[in-house]
Amino acid sequence: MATAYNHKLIEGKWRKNWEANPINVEDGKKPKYYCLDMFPYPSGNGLHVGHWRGYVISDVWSRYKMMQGYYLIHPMGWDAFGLPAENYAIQNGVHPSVAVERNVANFKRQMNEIAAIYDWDREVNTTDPDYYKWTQWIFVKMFKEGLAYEKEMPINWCPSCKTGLANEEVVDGKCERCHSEVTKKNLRQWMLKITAYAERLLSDLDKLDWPEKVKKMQSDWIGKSYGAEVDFKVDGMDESITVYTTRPDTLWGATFMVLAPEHALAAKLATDETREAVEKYIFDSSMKSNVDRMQDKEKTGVFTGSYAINPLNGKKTPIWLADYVLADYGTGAIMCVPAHDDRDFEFAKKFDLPIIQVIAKDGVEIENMEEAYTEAVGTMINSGDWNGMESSVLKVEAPAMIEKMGYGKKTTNYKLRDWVFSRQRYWGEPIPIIHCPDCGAVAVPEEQLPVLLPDVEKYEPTGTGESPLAAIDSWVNTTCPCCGKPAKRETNTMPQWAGSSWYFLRYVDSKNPDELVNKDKADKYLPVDMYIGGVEHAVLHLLYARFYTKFLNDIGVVDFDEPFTKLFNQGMVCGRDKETGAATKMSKSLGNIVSPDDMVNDYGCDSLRLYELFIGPPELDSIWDDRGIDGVYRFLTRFYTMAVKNIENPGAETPELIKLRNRLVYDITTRLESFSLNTVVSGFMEYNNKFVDLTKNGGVDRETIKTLVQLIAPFAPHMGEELWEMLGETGSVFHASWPIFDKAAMEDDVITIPVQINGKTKGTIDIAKDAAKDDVIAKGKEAIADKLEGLNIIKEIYVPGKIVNIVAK
RNA sequence: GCCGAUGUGGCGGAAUUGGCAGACGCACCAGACUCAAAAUCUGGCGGUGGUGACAUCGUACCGGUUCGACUCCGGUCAUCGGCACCA
Repeated sequence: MATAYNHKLIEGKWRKNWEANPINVEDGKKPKYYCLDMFPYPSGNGLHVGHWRGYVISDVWSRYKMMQGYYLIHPMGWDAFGLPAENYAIQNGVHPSVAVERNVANFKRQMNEIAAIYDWDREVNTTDPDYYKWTQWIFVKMFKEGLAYEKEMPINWCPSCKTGLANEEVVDGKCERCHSEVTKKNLRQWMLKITAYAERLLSDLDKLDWPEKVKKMQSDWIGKSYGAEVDFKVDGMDESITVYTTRPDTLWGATFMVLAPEHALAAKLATDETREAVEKYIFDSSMKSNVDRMQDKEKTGVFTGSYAINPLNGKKTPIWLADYVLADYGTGAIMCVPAHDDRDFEFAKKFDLPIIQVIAKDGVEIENMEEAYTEAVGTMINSGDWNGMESSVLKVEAPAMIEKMGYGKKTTNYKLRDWVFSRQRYWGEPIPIIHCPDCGAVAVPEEQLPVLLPDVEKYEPTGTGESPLAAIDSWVNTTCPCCGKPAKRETNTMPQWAGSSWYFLRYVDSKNPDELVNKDKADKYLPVDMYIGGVEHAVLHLLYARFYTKFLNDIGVVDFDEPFTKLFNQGMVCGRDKETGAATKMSKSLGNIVSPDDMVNDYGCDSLRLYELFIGPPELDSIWDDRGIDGVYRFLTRFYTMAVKNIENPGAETPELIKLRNRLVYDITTRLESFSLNTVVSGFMEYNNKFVDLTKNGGVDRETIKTLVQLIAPFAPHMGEELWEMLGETGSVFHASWPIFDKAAMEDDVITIPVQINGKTKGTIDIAKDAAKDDVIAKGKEAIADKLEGLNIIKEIYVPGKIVNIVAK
């Protein structure tokens, strides 16, 4: 006799069963499917319902793929280096690994509640020396290829905490922790030459099945532009200044030039009269943080006293310094065309510099210009030989023309900068470099990796801008691998992004002591077919991972150059602000974090899984509402009761049921394929209502129930297995193949269509699906005859199988 | 400022991509069962008018295309996200 749905009993039973008989096993014949979750930072707060959402989505997809006959790679691991564990260590004096270990245990416990098919044999942890050995190995390879280099450069510096800060740690120009004003400090940094891959990172976006939004963010970040470098001679000096411009068509309109204060010639251009002001400006700029520089919208600048000569017309133009010109983009110098550039216009207005229009908008020169005309559309004027040309054409042709004239060259530029790769922190991978007074920076030999992160007494930054590692003499002092003389270890550590830039490779061979990944395994299991995670990593992590993969491809470690074939970004689950009721990110400080633990206990894993999907379209943000889960719980209860009744007492397989079954498979499959997971759940509910009705009127046949159980299994796996067993089927439901549908079997012979007058529905008619147009229209008119009375029929429309519309007055 | 997304009942959201707007669910209301409550089941549930089968308005706003528009086009507003002096 059927018992009521008891989620605890059913879920407990199948959890044990899966443990004893794993369902995802490789048989050497099945093709692989690699479905990856972005691995989490194991924070002390544990998982909340927002994390669950992404993991449920990926598990549903994984189980679906499994039922389609794939061997699954569906691993999980820990991105465990990072500041929270370090700060915890500073406050409590315990090693960060202690907090990590505890948090990982809690995460694992919570993840087991999801019932996702994670293969824990593949587990990785970025803080494990066996793992970061290879993070360091990649760095050594990059160093040897010239892609990792040292550079003295200004970074954000907090004078109170006496430490360097990452950009993310600077909020409104102030230190996130102590709120003092952040300045700049020159520090030696390790850099990765990601710019060497700019073009490939940009053009290969085309071959990715990723959300357009993410591709656009990456392409904007890389920021390729086309233009020309133009050489201007400095009047009366044996120097020339090269500027970069994307608008060489406006070259005749250049009325001044501006250099970044950091430009190599900046001080040299000063005359006796201007020297004091110029030096002061350069000094002041150096004291300003990047943040201040970006926030000061009001333009500042100083005239150097020197002039540059426009190569096209020989005109002398004054050279200024201004911090709105960036030193590290293009050549650090620009030609200024105030008539056709907003910033130059503003600068010219402020310092009373001449404005010459060279593009006539609609063929007419603008009188009393109040803002720059920035579009490259119009006829060239005041431009010598170029007069009369179309700006849009000239813009494209000018770079080559200028190059031909010998005044410069055609070129492209990228906004992408090299990656500042060193951190003055403890809890990260030591950079495997040894500094020798004679040999310079030398890589630690590969056979000596990993360079272990040593224990320290204090985790705090030292105050000199060095990491706490610098205080351990016994660790720092070593010998040069090249010449054997005394040398010192690099004490900077890597950023958190290092370990996460390649972890997806390690999963397929996570315990290999000799190689980053075995070549055969890489060929067999990689790349990742589906990558699921939040959109917050759209640029940084995903760009770094692509860069690493391309590099590892270049040195022959892997055979592919893009790591993630398909990407899906799930929306964030928001909580409500307790006072305003507005949707906000779930956070500890707002006290609106919803933990899944109680929900699993009260409603069960299957209910929570369904609710996570039902809450809204998976790609959009949604607001968590505890009450809604009652609805899916009621559905599962009704579904279970309905299924059990029909298993015990099946109905006959009627034509109606065959039709319904085929439609069910069609609806669920197409919705699942298009990732419309919220409508999959509502679809199950809708069909279930029909089946509940049918159960009271003759019952549902066994084949239909069986199909239903297979379909629901990826979503509610415990329920799926339980009913599968009740059906008397052997083995796991996940080894049964995904049901298929027959489109012909779905169609009705008689269909109901609306009849409209002037586009407004006035009634419906039942017609044969292949009925002739005239018959349908006649029948339609008959059905609404009373409403057509007194009207003149102008036109009669029948869209086969869809609608009848009578146009009448 | 630039780029992108979104805007549908009290709420979360559907709409086969131009064809019956509001599926499915939450909340709410009424009824059944119960001594009673919970659970469960049945029915109702966009606004306005009418006792009523019905009429009429309605998908942020204004306009357009179409026999027909939540859907397409032009413009406006609001909310959210990304970039932000990249020459």
